[in-house]
Amino acid sequence: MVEALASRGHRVTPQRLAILEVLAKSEGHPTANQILRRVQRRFPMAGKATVYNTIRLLKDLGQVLELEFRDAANRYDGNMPEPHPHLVCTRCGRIDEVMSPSLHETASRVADEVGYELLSHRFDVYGLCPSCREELHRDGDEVKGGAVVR
Amino acid sequence: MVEALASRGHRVTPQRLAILEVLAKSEGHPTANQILRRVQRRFPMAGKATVYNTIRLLKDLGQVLELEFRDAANRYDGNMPEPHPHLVCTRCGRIDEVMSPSLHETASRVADEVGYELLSHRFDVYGLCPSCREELHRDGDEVKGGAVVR
DNA sequence: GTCATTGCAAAGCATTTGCAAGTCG
DNA sequence: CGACTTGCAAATGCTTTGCAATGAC
Repeated sequence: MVEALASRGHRVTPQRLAILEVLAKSEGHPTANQILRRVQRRFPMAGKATVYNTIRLLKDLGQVLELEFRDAANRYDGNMPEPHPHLVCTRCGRIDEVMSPSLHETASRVADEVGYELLSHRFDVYGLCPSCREELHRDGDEVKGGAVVR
Repeated sequence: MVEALASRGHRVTPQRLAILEVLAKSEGHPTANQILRRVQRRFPMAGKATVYNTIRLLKDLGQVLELEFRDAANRYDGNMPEPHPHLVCTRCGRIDEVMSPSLHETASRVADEVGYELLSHRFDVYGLCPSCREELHRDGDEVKGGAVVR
């Protein structure tokens, strides 16, 4: 990742290094704010613009996958930059992921069908994660039919 | 659609009727603003809050599919409320769609795999629509490698 | 007549931008 | 040194919210 920056003539500043580390070590899919807070543990003066700048840079270099959400902060994945299915819990916001070698092929087929030149794709599955399912069952039945997808 | 409203005790106001019509007649996938402007052709005083309120209502009733975008306005589909693949042109914003009976099944399988209870899903393919492909080819070669997915 | 709905304006929020000060190469 | 980066603050743009006035049932 550092190489991807340096080899294209981008400076490797301490702040950028910190951001790279957070992205590389994150198990989940951190938001820009979460990244900022972790970076600030080492660089208390770090500003959000720097985080956003660096993320955009990495995105453009294909080193980071961005998951956009309108009503929540975007989430970033630095471990699997190639598009893959994500499971998003509509109750707690947790995000899981799965492999799917055939997804790209499917996207490619869909694009061909309508004459598009494929650039990227995204497959999100919204639902209740295992923990939330359990909680809802424990809390009673009146909730059962009320789940709302937003 | 009108039934879906009335039968659940929601009032059928003239403004709502106008919004329903726009959604039902739209070929493409209008934004909230486009809906507002068309509604204002008949109700010049209509406010955006009304459009957003009505859209949310229809969304919750399962009559409208919402496509969220962070860096662009959300788009709405009143003709095929069931999730289906969308093709989004990264250059001009045009949106096309295709059928895919197997998509729901795929989502279901992915959800099961990780223990999620499936609620909804979304499959977007980003690329260059036929018109934009042609334009780019006409304009010369220097653009070829420069397409950026945002 | 009531209460959901409307329309206007103001608020919210993640992200972007402007710009002076700082620093990597 | 010079150009790229940083960090702060202000701006953006879509969507939501507050609230008095209105009108559907």
